[in-house]
Amino acid sequence: MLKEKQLLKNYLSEKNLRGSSKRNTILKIFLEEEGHITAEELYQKVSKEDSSIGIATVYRTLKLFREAGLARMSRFEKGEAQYEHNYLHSHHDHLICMKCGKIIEFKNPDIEENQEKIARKHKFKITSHRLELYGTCSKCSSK
Amino acid sequence: MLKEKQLLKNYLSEKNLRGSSKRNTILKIFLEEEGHITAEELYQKVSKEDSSIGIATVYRTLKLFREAGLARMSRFEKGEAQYEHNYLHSHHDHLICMKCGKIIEFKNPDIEENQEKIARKHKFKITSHRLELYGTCSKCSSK
DNA sequence: TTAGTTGCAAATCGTTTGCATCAAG
DNA sequence: CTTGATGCAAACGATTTGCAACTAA
Repeated sequence: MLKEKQLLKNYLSEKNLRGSSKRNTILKIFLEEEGHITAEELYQKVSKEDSSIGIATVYRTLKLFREAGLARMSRFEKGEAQYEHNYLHSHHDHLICMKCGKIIEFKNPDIEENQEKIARKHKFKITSHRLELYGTCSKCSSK
Repeated sequence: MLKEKQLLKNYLSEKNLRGSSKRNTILKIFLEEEGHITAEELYQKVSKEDSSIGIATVYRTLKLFREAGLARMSRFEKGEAQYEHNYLHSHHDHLICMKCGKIIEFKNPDIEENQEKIARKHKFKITSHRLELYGTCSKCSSK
């Protein structure tokens, strides 16, 4: 079974919650997503598969996914939250083009190491982080 | 004249906008703030000095400050935006305690250098960035 | 005198919630 | 059966906006 399905199942039984076909549909479509998706966008895609699913359920389900540890939420400059999962897709940071909105993902172990150093210095225990670099991508800067 | 006042003045004349005593009041109180402040919090403080200033003006003025380059906006996990200025207080990153909400600021040139490296690799032109480390501070982890 | 500025309230946008109904176990 | 899951619409909190009155230049 997919690790994410297992995570969800575990969380549900731990909290004495129930599974449902709607949750399965939302999970399936969420995992198909490569990058970031907003609740609204996910709702649109989910609707095509099962039009009886309301947006409130999408929000409630994304919250559940986060609690179960299979989704992460971030907010960039804009107001709405963006969600992403870890399936085939572990932690990374973001380069964000302010002109076209393109998001490039990257990893950098050197930066992570420096973060640890800083945390030690401030006696801080890091559980997560986010690093976002804003600017213009190659396409947009050549225009 | 304070650099920030100059920045604002320049921006106003460049865009053919006007100054006003309300804008001056808001700027003065905003610059007295050491760290981050929300629009609502700023509005509360501003009201004490001039109760005729409405919250819409605070929002409009913060937007103006950002455009003029003297304020920055971020959103942490929560929904509302936080504003900060550069007066006595240039760029830095944040350590955020998830338990008590404490925010510690830090700088790290090594990380900045690595960011440049990443940008070059992706042919990206960085204009700004944000790095936030989430976790628990020393006080909260010893509780 | 001519725009830009402002307060107020209404509108908006993303998100959450109360409630009655439905369905999983 | 019992209790959690869900749709719907109303409620919400942060932010924006239309409009008429106000004010800087």
